[in-house]
Amino acid sequence: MTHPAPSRRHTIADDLRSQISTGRLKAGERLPSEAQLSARYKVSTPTLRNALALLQGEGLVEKIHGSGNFVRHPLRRITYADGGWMLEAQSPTEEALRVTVRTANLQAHGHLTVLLKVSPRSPLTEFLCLSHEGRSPHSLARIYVPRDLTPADIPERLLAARLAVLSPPLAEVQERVSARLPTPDEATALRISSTLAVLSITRVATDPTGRVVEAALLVLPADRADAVFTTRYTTGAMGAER
Amino acid sequence: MTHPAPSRRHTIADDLRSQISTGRLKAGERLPSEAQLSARYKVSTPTLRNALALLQGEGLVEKIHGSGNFVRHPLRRITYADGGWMLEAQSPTEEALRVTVRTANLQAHGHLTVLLKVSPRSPLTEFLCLSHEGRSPHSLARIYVPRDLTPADIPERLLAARLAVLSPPLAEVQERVSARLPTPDEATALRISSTLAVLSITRVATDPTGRVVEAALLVLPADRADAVFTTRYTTGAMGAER
DNA sequence: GAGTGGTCTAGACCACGAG
DNA sequence: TCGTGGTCTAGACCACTCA
Repeated sequence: MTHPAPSRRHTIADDLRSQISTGRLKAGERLPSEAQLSARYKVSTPTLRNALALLQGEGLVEKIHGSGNFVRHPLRRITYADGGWMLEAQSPTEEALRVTVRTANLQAHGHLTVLLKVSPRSPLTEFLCLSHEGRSPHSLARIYVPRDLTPADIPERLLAARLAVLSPPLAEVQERVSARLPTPDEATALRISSTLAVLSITRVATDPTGRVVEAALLVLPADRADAVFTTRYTTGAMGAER
Repeated sequence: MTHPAPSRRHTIADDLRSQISTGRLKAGERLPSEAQLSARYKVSTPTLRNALALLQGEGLVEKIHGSGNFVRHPLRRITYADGGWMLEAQSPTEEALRVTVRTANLQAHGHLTVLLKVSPRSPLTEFLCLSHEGRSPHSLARIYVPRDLTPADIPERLLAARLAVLSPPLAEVQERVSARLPTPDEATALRISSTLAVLSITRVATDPTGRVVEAALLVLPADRADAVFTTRYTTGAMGAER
């Protein structure tokens, strides 16, 4: 056992964590101020803040500058599956996903030219989608479509059920998943700490002619998100469909 | 622009980052000690360490306790695709993936009973795989198979080419991807900081009778890993294969 | 044992949020 | 304005690595 050292911050984090899980601290409740906590645990401010940082990383606590540390509401996990969202164990009081879409026209550049396999400066439409579940931000999506494929109006329920199911039949969808720290913009948009990782999904859809009809850059807070991919093998031994 | 504040640690991190990207600091090279750096930048130790923490999070710097901070070798990205590993842009001096496998017998409990859909205490075989690329740890896998399905000897190249392709034809493979902080054990095994997120992939394979024949828990350092999933739509409009 | 990073202290001062 | 968190300082002491 290489237990590196039950450092003080871990001891404190463990204590607070158990207070949260046993309900002594309830969801939405404000913790005592950092000054009070550091007094109670007899540690210095930085140490106490490190303890809280651990809990933030686990998604148990949300810091709000100027007003305090709060116990987060039990996180309904987001599941990204097969191109759409699912909310886990939908509660009876199912809160709708509000989606804000901002549309913009721009020209392909940099990364986008590669993803969409278009030449630089070719016209694209960007859909910038921010979805909320109740009050809390939920996910962020930037969807790029070649201008000439852009329907006159799809917006609104782009994310609601399933992402941008576009006109031409699709031949292939590739999803690349990685984890990284959010950019400052993403962190503020999703209201997460910039030290909490995000799941980043890059989704590229190709039509039967090989043309890329859509590239979507999705960002989900790591503490709330899963992505699920299912492969079914239909034909005989080992005949993979993907 | 909501530039929160070009705090000192960011200024320092920016400076070091540019020294790395311009080659003034070369891969593998040791940085000056933290004491020297904090003197050079005229900041206190914690501040300097915070700056280094940023670079660690970006995978640019590796700390080794007791010996220093090192510029990481340009990270060959690991791609997990369709149940196997791929190394990106294999260099001519392709370093083999060494895989260490440790086999153990145990009884199902907790999470495993759910994943494998077996009853508690039913016998399982565990393969604990740690793969290295050259000297540096690369990925960690825990693979669980019902005892009666365990081949007498598969080990060794379990991960090498493709994960555990087992005897019975598979009907379905489900992969659940999420990001989280590593457990202390994982952090030391992968030699990453415990503040650097990992991609966690849970892979469940089912045979045509609906029996779960394998559950694999994979852990990959987020700064080096991607997971790619491709869906091909073979039949007419929208007929998804997954 | 010399040198390195790891953790912590006990403050100071600034920036934000709400009344 | 006042209380909150955000950042930083200038040390101290411990733990690890390597010669």
